[in-house]
This record gives sequence, C-alpha cells and structure tokens, in this order.
Amino acid sequence: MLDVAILGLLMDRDHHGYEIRSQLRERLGVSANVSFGSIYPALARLERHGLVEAVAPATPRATAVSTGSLAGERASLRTLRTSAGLGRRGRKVYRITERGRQEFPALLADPTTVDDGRTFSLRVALARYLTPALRVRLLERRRQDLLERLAEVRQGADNPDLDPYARSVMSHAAHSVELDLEWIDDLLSLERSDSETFAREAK
Amino acid sequence: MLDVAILGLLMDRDHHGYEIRSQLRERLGVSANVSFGSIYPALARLERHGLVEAVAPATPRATAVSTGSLAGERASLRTLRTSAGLGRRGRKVYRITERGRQEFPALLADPTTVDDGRTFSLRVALARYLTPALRVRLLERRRQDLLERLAEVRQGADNPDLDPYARSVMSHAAHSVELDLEWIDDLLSLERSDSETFAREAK
DNA sequence: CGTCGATATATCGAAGTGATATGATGGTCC
DNA sequence: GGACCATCATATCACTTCGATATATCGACG
Repeated sequence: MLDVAILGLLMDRDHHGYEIRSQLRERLGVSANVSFGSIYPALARLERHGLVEAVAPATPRATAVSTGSLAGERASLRTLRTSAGLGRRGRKVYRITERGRQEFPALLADPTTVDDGRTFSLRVALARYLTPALRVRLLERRRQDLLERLAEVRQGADNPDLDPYARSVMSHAAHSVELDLEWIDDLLSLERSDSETFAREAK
Repeated sequence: MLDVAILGLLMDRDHHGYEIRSQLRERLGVSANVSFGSIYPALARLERHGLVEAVAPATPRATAVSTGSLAGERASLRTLRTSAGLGRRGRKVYRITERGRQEFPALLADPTTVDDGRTFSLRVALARYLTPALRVRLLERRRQDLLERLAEVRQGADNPDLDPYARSVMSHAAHSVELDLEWIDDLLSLERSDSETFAREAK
C-alpha cells in the first residue's frame, strides 16, 4: 500500500523521498515513521513501472559544455546528476506520470486487498480521489469487518480464562472498535446527505 | 515481537504452530491474522536459539523395530516423525525451555524497542509476567509517546490545507489516541492502588 | 465410497524494518 | 572567514513479515 500512498501524495505535487516520509505523517495520518529502506525502493519500483518519473530541479542551469577545464568538468558532472533527476543538494524529485494518474484511482479502490486499520485510514485520507459509490463501498466493507472483530473482542473481554491484563486489552480493543464504527457511520451519513443534496439539486 | 508473543503463549502451556495463530487473536488480542510464513520460521528460530523445543506427542508408541516388512517400514517412518516432534496428524508441538522461561521477562520488558499500538497491546496482554515497576515504566513510556502523537494529529485536524477526508482521518486519530490515553491512565491508577494496598498490608 | 471443509506444516518471492554509511547544506559562534 | 554541528538527503544491508501457494490428513456427510 506504500505505492498508493506515494502516488496519492504525488497527485497533489512533486516530492522527493525524504519529504515523502514527513508528508505521510502530516497529510495522510500514517502513525509509524515509514523507513527509508521502504520509501526509496518503492520510488524505484514505481519508476520502473512507469507510474512516476524523476524531474529536473527548478534551477537546472546546466548549459555549459565548455572544454576540459576544471570548471567544465564540474559542469558536466552537474549535467549528469541533473539528467538523472538529481537536483541541487542531491535531491531527487519525482513527478507522477500520466499513466500513474490514470491507474491511481483503481489502485486506491482495489477491492481484492483486505483493509486493516492503517490501510483503511490511508484510503479514507485519499478518498477525494474516489467516486461517491466507491467511497460508500470502502466504508461499508470496513464496517462489516469491524462488526465481526467487535464480536470477537467482546467475547475475549468476558472470557474468565484470561487474566485481568489480557481482559483489559480485549475490553479496550472493543471500545476502540466501537469508536471506529461511530466514525465510519458518521462518514457514511455524510456521504448519503451529500448524495441527497446532489439529487435535490438535480431535480 | 512475534517471538515474545509465542513465548508468552508457551509460558501457559504447549502449543503447535497452527494453534498459535488462533491463540494470538483469542488470548493476546492481535487483530491481524499473523501469517504462517512468519509463525513457522519464528518457531524454527526460537528452537535454534534454544528457547523452545519440540515435544513428543502424548501417544509416542514407537517401540517396533521389526525387520523390513511393510508394517515395519511404516513403524520406522512413524518413529522418525515422532523423534522430530511430529505427533499424530503431523502436529509439531512446542514447549518453552528452562532458558526460554528465564529470558522471556527480559525480552518482554526490553526498553530499547519503541512500542507502536500492536506491540504495546501485546505487552500489556502479557503484563502479568512483569514486575509492578516494569509495568509502570511500560505504561508511562507509552503515555509520553501518545501525548506527542496527540499534538501532531490535532495539528493535522486543524490544518486548512487538508481536504475534509484527510482532516477527518486526523480528527479520528486524535479521538482514538485520547481513548488510548484514558485506558493507560486507568491501568496506571490500578497499578498505584495495588501498590498502596500492598504498602498498607506490609505495615 | 468419495469428497469437502477444517486442520496442519512448509516454502517462495516480494515488501518493510532498523541500522548504518555517506555526503551536502545552512546556521552559528568565535 | 572558517570550524563545527544539526539537519537534510539518498542509499544499502541483513533480517523479519506477508500473502500466496502446495501438500497432506482427518472427520463428517450423504
């Protein structure tokens, strides 16, 4: 799902790898610091698949092709780095390609992957790129999963075989799932009132 | 942290791999189904390190060393499987070793690893194996982390740059963290009232 | 008798983590 | 002006975990 998150950020504007990490926290609500050991390979992967591309920095200034002077060699080195997408300060800025833009909504909506808490939050954070119908499907699928999970943890919370600490974990998990369900129900009612508004306006 | 979870289950009683997966959900509150692709390698790892060992099943019955008859070959096959810890139906039951028992509390309390939600819940579910002082340290460390996280997500919830969906994710994250903090504060006050009770009794 | 669903172990490639290395940039203190 | 340090930035490594897949056994059902 990291690929989707990165594409989601690039839909807005270009980013380099280091920046993506902070943006994941600040804009998409990802709680853990995603490691660079996953971000850089992910960018390379996306580039290989043609969904993103490295862009030349704002100040390319790599015009000099002077003869073999020391300054010339420096310039040609700079040109090399620039052509590879390496800008000032060694930054490598990525842009989403046209193909990336086209395929992103399908990746975001992909119904074959089952959501856990993290991927679901990520998808909601990017939900503006989904159609209203896909948003509702996303929310209702998660709602079903949470209802099943709620039954499980409630059973655990009442299980006298468990010691007080384990029961406390179960009971807190139940409250946490209940909070999630309230959130989802709020989002669902917003979706429905939006579509009503739309229906009324269409009349 | 899977190793700690498995050892925690084995502290109670022997288990085989397949069973461990269900027990993680039922007794330790792990929400995602941990894949067998991590459980079996984890058991092999723990066995290699001498923290767990395969046990012979309840009905070993591997006495026959008859000559090369067909029945004899079957029996020797059975013996082979039995000696490797493979019981009836191919089950491989594991037991925690004495060394495993000794090292488990230190692994569970390990202060060098930073908790996310999953590892923290896991540790609380196994908190009966910690001393009261280590329990309090665990809870207070997590409390600090959550306070920092709360400031972050509250900022995100108020950030007008974000669209309504992303803000909703941030706002729900804030509520969720608040719920976690209430839980931790409850657990902490329980720890303190327990130690008071102990202090009173010691008088 | 066959076969279907649950039990059970095992392995593979891909993806993520945490640690570590390396270097450029910008600010500050004397 | 220059020495120095924190931050910014990319990259790579070994190890862990995941998701999919293969395989075999057991019990129940018609």
